[in-house]
Amino acid sequence: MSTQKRSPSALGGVRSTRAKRRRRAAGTFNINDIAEKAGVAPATVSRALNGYADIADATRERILKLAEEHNYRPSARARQLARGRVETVAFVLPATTRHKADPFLSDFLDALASALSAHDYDLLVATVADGEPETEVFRRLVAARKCAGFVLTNSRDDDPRITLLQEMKVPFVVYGRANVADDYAHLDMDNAAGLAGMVDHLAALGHQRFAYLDLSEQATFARLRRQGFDAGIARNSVAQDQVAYVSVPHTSAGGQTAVARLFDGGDSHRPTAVVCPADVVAIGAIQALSARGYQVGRDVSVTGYDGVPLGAFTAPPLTTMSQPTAEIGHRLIEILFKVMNGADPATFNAILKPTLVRRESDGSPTLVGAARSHG
Amino acid sequence: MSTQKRSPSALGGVRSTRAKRRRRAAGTFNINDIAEKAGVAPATVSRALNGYADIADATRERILKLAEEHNYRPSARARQLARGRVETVAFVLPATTRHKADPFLSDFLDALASALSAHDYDLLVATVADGEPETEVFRRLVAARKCAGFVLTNSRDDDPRITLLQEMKVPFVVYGRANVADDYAHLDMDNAAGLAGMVDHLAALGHQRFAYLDLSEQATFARLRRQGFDAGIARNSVAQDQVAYVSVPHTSAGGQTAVARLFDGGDSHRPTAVVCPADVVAIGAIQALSARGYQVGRDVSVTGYDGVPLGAFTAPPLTTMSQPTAEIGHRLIEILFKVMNGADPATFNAILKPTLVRRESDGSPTLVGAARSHG
DNA sequence: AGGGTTGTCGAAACCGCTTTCGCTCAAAAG
DNA sequence: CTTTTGAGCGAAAGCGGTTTCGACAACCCT
Repeated sequence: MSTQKRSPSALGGVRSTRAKRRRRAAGTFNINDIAEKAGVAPATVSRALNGYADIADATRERILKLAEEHNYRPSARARQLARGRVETVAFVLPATTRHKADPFLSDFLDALASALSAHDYDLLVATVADGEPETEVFRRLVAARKCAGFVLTNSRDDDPRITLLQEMKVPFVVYGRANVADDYAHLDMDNAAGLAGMVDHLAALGHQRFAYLDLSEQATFARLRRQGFDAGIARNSVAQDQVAYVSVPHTSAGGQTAVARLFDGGDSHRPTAVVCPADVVAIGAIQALSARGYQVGRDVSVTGYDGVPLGAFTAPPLTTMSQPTAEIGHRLIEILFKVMNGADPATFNAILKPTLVRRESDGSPTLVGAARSHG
Repeated sequence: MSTQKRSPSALGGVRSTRAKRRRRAAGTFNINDIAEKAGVAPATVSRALNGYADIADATRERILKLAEEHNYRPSARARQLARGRVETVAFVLPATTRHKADPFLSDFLDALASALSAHDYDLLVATVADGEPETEVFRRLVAARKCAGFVLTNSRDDDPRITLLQEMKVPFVVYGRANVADDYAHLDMDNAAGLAGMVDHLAALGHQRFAYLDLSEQATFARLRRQGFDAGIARNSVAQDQVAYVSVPHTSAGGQTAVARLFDGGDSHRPTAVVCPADVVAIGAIQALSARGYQVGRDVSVTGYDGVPLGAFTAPPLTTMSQPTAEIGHRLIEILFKVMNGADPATFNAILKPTLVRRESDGSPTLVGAARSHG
């Protein structure tokens, strides 16, 4: 029933006369061609190209020149097969961010790919098919030996990908922390410090009434940012009843509805600073506030987190915490290589501090009450 | 001088007693293991897994079950080597967009990867190293037989990548058109129709005084958009002296400086519609206009092009032409497969029409002159 | 019963490369 | 002048698969 191909013997009497010939790739040279032209054995070409010492200088140069002339490079597939290695690292586009137009991805992938290519490794990008469990992709890639390691982002609490990869004993490195034990290699931004720092900044400006647009997302970073915010509130001695929390989805619309909830009710206790744990949310908040006649940065302060490029071009430009995307990518790969070389993953847990990018969406709250320019 | 490795014989008298043993990957199964467990020859396993008809149903099922149990899949590298194929397509991150935070990339790559995986192909993402000529990357990838084809974006007039790939006879498909002869497979948005359509839209709203922020970029799409704009102006019988052209870089800052040039001079002949051939530029323009007290969408109309996600969250939200990123990705791959299977590249030249996404940055110009709400 | 089919499978060659091992021969040593 | 040595290279065995081809039963038909 499931038989699809017939062995050629059943295809009729096409008995070709040319006996042994096999297919050979057309335009490209292989090691035998080079060897023949150089008048040496293939093994010699291989060793010459790989820098073995037992090749006479004259021979080596002849071979190198020939390879150069014909733009010859050993087939990556054949080489890796022979060496029993797989010089590829995979990045599976997180299913959760699908159709979310991640503006960091381009820089991030650029960084991953360039860091990898410094080691002569390649970057494989895969996706999760609709309806397929995310872990299946990892299973497939590993079983077909398509990669030697993985880079993960968007780690969640109790991330099944982490469990699976540990169980399969495949090297990987995570950007961000999941909630499980710290026994895997990871690199993270100090989300908590970032948000606490933002509160410091706003408190120094004089703010005493805050709103925090808590991400309803089930992600570790969301929890940590919230914790950082709380810590900032505490260490700046802001009264607890001066802080409003609104839970929002991780979208611009989230920022807008939060503003509606916070500012459309009674006038009392409106926050002077709206702290958003994500730029997209902040952008929505700014828009909703502007629409209500507030001049953001003067009447109300709004801050973001992430440093998305377009934050520089909102009106007003967004004050935020930014993360060095390219550096993160490079460091992840460095860590991954150490793990692939046998280092204990649990020893890698670097934390990078984000930096405050002050633009114009924040300011001193002294003018509050002078709001509503028109509308 | 360049000798780095010594052949082990020179390493001293470590003469190991275990004679023939070679390295074998540790945890994973190979076809021989499965064959052994099934009590058949490796060739039988291979044919069973590949759906050949000359395998007894009982045998096939036994093998399939075993493979399933051990999560066995043939090594992609070995298989492709044996078959003489390379089931990988490469996408080289365009050096020109580096650090530009392309928000479309995530959806685009997602589409490419998922379309490819439907054919059991992989997506390889590479970058151009600093200072390296872009074509070198393609040369390398081809020479090392790391991919069977390429997807190109950001095509430029007289694109050297296209010339090179044609010359090397490597299949590829281009998103966008370059200026050279149409003898390669490509897919493009109808940039001209898009901009002409935008002019139609604005003219229908009543606009008669236009500004066009022409992209100073040397890209084909920039030229085509300009042409489309001109065509729209002509077919809507707008007087030529009612149209101002400003050449700007493809950035938000470009939009801002253009507005300064257009609106900071004498009051006469200010445009009622500012047509931008890119959303980023439009966003800069909106910001500059807002800063000058104009209410965009009422006092002045601003339109973009591209459909960047954040355009929905500017203040006001941006009216633009949007392109179906995911569909583009899928169709590119379909075309590429046809080309890889021998179809004539020149026969592929599909054009997709963009669709108008009307938001709030445009409107009827009736209120012009009532501008400057404050400032 | 004998010869021709079929249906199943295994042996072997090969894909393009790496690496071990041992051979050869000239130079150095005795 | 022999022996040792070591530099330089080739033969061959793999890596993990695929595919051709032929072998060998078991079946079918006179």
